[in-house]
Amino acid sequence: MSNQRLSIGRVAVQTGCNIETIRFYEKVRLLPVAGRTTGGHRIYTPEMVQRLVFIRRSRELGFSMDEIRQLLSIVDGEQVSCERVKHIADDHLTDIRAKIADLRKMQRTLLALSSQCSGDDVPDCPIIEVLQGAARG
Amino acid sequence: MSNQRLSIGRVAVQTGCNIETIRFYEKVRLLPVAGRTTGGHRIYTPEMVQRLVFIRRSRELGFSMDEIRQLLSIVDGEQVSCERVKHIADDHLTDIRAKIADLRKMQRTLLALSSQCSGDDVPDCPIIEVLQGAARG
DNA sequence: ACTAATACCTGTAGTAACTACAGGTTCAAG
DNA sequence: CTTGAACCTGTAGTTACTACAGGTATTAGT
Repeated sequence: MSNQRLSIGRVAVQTGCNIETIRFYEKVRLLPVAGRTTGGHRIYTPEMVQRLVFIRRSRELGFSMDEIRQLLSIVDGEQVSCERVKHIADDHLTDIRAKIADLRKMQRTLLALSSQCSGDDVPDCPIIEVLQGAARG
Repeated sequence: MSNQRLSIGRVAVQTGCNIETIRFYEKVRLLPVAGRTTGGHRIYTPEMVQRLVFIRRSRELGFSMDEIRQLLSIVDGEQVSCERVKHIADDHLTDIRAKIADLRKMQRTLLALSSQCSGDDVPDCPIIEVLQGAARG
């Protein structure tokens, strides 16, 4: 099945990545260097496309390029270690939880401030006052 | 009260910003160009320190530099418009909500995957399978 | 007054994960 | 065989900083 040869443009459409991103992933070695036509255009096999899908899905789950590199090295290895994969995923979940907590804290503070703010075109604004150093609410 | 003159190092300690960040804010015009000693060292007035605190608090609430610039221009204007401030804050709240929603979606998916993953040192890993394109579970 | 340590200066480059060109070449269709 | 779309490389821009390198100013102590 590997004899299908796709141009970068078709791969971009198939995967939903854009062309620059595909070239970028090659440059930073998330993707192997693609084959070429005699004229120098990249050609992709279905395996490459699958690898790109893997990268894209991982990004959608918020994995960093570095984490993806680790996941790919596991996939590329002799055998997949569920243990190591789970470890990366669980670390990432911890990060996500921390980010959500930070955002919720911001959200609570801002909601409190915004609710105190009349929104009229008046000079005194509780939001500004807090930012300028008044006691926290 | 403006005759206190602080070095950048003292300002950094007082505000919890680091020195490079303070210089960076000057460079990108969030802070006005600071006064100088004859030797060229920056000197800060309490007003400058307050402005820096404003910036730092805004950053802690997740406002972008661009949003902070808008907030500062309101503060610097003839009169503070509560309406405009509330608008910026409410837009920012919308962003925060969207980010939280994205993160929660990632979290749900990853939790589902991770719970299916034994974590043993076995070759088959449901996380990898999903990333590689298997049907979602 | 002199010295040494510390603080400060400018300017550049690096981070993450792309995106957006500019200026040129190749491919595919008619 | 021509034209237009697709592709190529390489560089610079984005956000919000941080981390130097290599040099100068200030301050504390004697």
